[in-house]
Amino acid sequence: MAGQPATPSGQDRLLKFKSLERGPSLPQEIVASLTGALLAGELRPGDRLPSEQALATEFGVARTVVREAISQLKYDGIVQSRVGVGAFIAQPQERTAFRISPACFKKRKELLKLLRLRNGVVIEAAADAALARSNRDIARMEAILKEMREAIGDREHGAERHFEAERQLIHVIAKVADNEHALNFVVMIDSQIAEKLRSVAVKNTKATELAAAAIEEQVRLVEAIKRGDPVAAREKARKHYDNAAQRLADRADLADV
Amino acid sequence: MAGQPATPSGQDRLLKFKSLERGPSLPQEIVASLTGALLAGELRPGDRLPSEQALATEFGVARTVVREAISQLKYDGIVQSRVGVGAFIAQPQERTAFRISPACFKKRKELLKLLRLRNGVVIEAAADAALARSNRDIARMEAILKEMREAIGDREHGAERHFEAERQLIHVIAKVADNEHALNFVVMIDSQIAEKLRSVAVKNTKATELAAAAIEEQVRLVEAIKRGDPVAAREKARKHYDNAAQRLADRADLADV
DNA sequence: TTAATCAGGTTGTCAGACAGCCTGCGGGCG
DNA sequence: CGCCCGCAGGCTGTCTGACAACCTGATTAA
Repeated sequence: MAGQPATPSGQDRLLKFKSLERGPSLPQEIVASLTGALLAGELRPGDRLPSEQALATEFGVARTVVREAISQLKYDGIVQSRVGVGAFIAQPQERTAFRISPACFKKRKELLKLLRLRNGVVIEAAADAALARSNRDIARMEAILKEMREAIGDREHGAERHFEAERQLIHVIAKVADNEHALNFVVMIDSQIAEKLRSVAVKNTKATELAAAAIEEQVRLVEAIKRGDPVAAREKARKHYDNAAQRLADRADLADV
Repeated sequence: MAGQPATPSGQDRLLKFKSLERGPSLPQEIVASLTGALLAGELRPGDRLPSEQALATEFGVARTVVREAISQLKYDGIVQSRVGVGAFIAQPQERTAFRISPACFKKRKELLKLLRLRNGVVIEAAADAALARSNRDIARMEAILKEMREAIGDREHGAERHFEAERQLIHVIAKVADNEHALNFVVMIDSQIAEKLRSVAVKNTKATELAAAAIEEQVRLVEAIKRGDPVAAREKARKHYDNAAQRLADRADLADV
């Protein structure tokens, strides 16, 4: 039976967690199914998972596939397993990783929350950057601002360029703040947002008057960093990034839940 | 050969990445070895990993073990694989998860950066909490403050109780701010720190005068939240958590790198 | 020279096996 | 009757071998 079609015979029977439709890899789908059950409250901390064998049968896959899925969940501290006993859903405070569920990009409210999380980090990073900036850093930031201004005139790719420049500025700020953890975090969240919402964000900046206002906000922010004024940097950063988040969330065509 | 001792015959030969000593699970060790190579710059974005077979031979394990390790790295977006081609180190902006390396708890500077990252989130959460708090929330926070005060008198477990109460307050603030992402994030970081540094932190609060000052800072924070004053909440939160981070990092017996 | 073909390597999945560990049950002993 | 020991069964962790689908690069044919 090796190499049989991965959508096996018994697939139309009722599955406990969720059916697999083929597309992404099988372990991935099982992870999604299990985390879904967790989110839905069908699986709660302390619960024991079915045995790997049972899950394999239920999902209609080989045990190795189930093991890969569970190994990913273990890596995040979502489940813990004990030899000879079984695998258990861990307590929330046992988690060792932070990751963004795709659901964040479905609802306007969720997206806003995600952006507010990111903003908290960026705002403090801006203050740190104001204390640690070098002339070279300032030059780099001003080059980014210049790129933004030039982008306004570019009718074709202007919005795209503006969008990228805004991201660049955030990354530079996090880098200047000299905090790799913050940098990693911001880059991670920002990339995910960019990937899922690039088109919306670009449409967003098409409104030139919005872009001009956004640039002005960022100019003030860079000025504060240049002055070495952490209090002002925080204030300007909060002003800009809160506005930007609001603008993006307002525009994003998401469910209003 | 099934079930043979997992430290196989050829294990004393030179390994490219790092030798396995047995202890944690084999996939875990391989993940550590690979991420170590990544950190050390021996593996860079775009590089191709050796084939699963080759890695299995090199590490002296079965291919399934290597697959589990790689599947974890794929889950984090650190590695991407293409059927028939191989597995590649992804670009940093492709990461989909944020996790804390154990190295953070080795160096004072790293720990401080981690705390500053957390603080950014907590500070903004405090402001949000000031806008969203209910009477019930306030009552909960004040109960926590009361617990802190009482803990001061407890010579035996006082420090421990104080430590837990401080964590509680952070979690409540994040919860009241009504931002699950921020809550998840803060809980994750905080639990990791608590796990690794509990003893140091407890010793830290043993100095009663420090604890009293810390409580006073947190009283002011809760008052600001109670007043519904986000600006003050931010300010008080920053004051307390920056101080707390500094105190902890100063005390923690870490390398001064 | 260019296009078709093929061989080898690689990932993804499947199947079966065994060691070591743990739990719970039942029987024997005090 | 109660307690302890031992055993059977189930579970995870690891190993082995196999095959399908796929891609790359070289060889061959037109």
